[in-house]
Amino acid sequence: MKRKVTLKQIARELDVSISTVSKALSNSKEISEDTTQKIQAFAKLYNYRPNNIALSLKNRKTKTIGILIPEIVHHFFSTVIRGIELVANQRGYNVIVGLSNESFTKEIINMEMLANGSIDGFILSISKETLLKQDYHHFNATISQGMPIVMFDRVVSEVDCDKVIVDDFSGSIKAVKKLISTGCKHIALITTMDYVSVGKLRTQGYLEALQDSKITPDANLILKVEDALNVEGHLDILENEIEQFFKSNAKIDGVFAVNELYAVTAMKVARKLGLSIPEHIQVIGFTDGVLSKHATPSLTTVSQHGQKMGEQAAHLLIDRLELQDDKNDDFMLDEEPNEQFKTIVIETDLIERDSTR
Amino acid sequence: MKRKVTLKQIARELDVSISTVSKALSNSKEISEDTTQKIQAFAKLYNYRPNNIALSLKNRKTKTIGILIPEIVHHFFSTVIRGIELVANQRGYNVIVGLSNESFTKEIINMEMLANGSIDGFILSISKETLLKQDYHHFNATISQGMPIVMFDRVVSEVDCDKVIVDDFSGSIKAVKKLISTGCKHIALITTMDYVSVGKLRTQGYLEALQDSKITPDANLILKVEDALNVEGHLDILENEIEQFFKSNAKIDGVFAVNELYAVTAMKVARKLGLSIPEHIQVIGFTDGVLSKHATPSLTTVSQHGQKMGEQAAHLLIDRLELQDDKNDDFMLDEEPNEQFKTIVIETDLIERDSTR
DNA sequence: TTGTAAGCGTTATCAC
DNA sequence: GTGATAACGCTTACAA
Repeated sequence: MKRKVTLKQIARELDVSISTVSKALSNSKEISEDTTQKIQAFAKLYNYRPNNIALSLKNRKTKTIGILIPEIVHHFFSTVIRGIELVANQRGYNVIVGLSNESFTKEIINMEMLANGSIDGFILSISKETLLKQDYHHFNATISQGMPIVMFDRVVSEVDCDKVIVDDFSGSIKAVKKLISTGCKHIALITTMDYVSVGKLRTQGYLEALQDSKITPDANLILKVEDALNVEGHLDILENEIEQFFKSNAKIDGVFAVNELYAVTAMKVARKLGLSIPEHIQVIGFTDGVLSKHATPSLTTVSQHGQKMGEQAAHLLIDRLELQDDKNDDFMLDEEPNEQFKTIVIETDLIERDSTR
Repeated sequence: MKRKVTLKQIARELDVSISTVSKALSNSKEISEDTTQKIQAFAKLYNYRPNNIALSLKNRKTKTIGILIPEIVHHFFSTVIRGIELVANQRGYNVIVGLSNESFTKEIINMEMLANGSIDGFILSISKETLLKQDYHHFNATISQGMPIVMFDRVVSEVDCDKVIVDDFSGSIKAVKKLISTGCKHIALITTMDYVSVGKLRTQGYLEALQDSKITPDANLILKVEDALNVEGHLDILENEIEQFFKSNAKIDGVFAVNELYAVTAMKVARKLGLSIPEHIQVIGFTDGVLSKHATPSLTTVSQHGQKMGEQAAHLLIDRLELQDDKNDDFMLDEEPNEQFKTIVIETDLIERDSTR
């Protein structure tokens, strides 16, 4: 087992100074052709690679991005990570992942763990508990320490930073209008509680689309599901809730669900009740994941383009990081005049499959 | 924007030496009650946190684990990550993620990027291309540099390290025996090409189960799919292949597929051909993911317990890392006598749902 | 009880 | 051309 070789060792071995080695390896023209050759050969032979940690300490930057998401076993989030990782690597960055598991406390712990030098900036999506508490001090604290944050999907206006969001509002409008145009008269909405920002926006889109088409929204046609994904048997609960909902609203002929799972479950329940899709009921979901593609019938969905969101978020963050560098090279005003934070909106697409006509 | 405060700054501010501050903060009894109080109060006020990078450099360990997987948008792998992250955090470690995207080159690049000081050890699953090339020098090189590796799921005997695998062989036996016991006479196998180790093992399990029950395997009943997941339209190709397969083997009354996707697709094709499940054909898949749970009918599967695999892998790696520490404290033999590498086998469970009788 | 100094692996500045 | 030195932030013998 040969330990990693360092400049020091090379220097000792070749009987030159550490700085000579360092310079030779970076092809400095200060060093003679001869020694450079010798040193580079030796370094290659022993497979020398500069130690990242030492570089990070020296440069006060780690070239790594911290990702903090509520959950990883989730098609959308893993898609976003893929996007982030892709451009991060392209631009010479690594990616370190923390999971909040939808918990406020774990979110804070994770942020503190990473903010102490391990990373240069965050890309994150807020946990549900945090959204519910509406306590965002940890984000603002991190930012005011000079660590940039880019938020995606679950964002919040109380924090001033770059953001990447999906156009939930108009995505929902597209979906509902599709249902209307194919003849649905009584369109139900299956959504989450309001504190999840995206749920709220998708609900608003639903309402807007109805009103646009002169259809009066009916509160009975809206089912707000209290999601408790971690609870054992939540699936059965969801199924029962939707079944009751369908039974007490026999006229429903279209369903717009704010996520895949709700949509697929709605189809399952409908089938159980002897209603066929798309003949009796048409269904559209939000989020284009594995379920949508492979459900029976395959599900028409609003695609969120998670990978693209991740890519954009990574570019946003890295751009800001490298911009910071430039500023430090020049003179550094203590008062930042007016920081311009961007919000990128990713357009959604309606992917038509077999659950609609 | 207040920059992160360092020991140096505290020292200057309080007019003591850096080491006094360091000791006071670690509650060393060398320092007087008084100064300790003063320093701790100040540190708290300015929210001092030691810089991870500096610590890493000093301790020559980063307390972070590198995960290297072929793909993240994949239920099984994200489940494993969740397990790793869980115990890593419990034991004070962070997790950095690299994606090989099933590519040999990206696997190597990623390993080199991380092995230069950024992490203390790897947990990884081998990319398909690497498996195909059978070139494992990068793993062995990393290990011989003193960086431990734990492999999971896609492992290989050519590399000497800790491993966590699923009992593919007996999992498959369970599945096929279930089919036999519920009356299937002509059980088909849908599998991958042999170079993917798990595909091979699952195939062997299938054969074993048949022979155990005195059924002569029929080569015509085995479909080896060349997976090209990245190719546009691979789904249609898969569907066609399976359709042809079914058409030319009309007597098939049971299907064992080595993954979810193949199983679900088989069900889809069967339905298309007017065969009902489980009446005409029973289906069992491997890997218990989202698809299995929500398919119609819901799919009977062999559960891989990805999260558990992740947890075990993390324990294995961290145990070894901390064991290394102890050895360094004592005297250090250059010749490790006979390193004992463990292979943990995770048992599978057959989860019975509606695609079998 | 407190401070000095070395060291972790690098790079950059400045002398020689 | 080459080398000594300081610095990044921290811990820890060892002095004082």
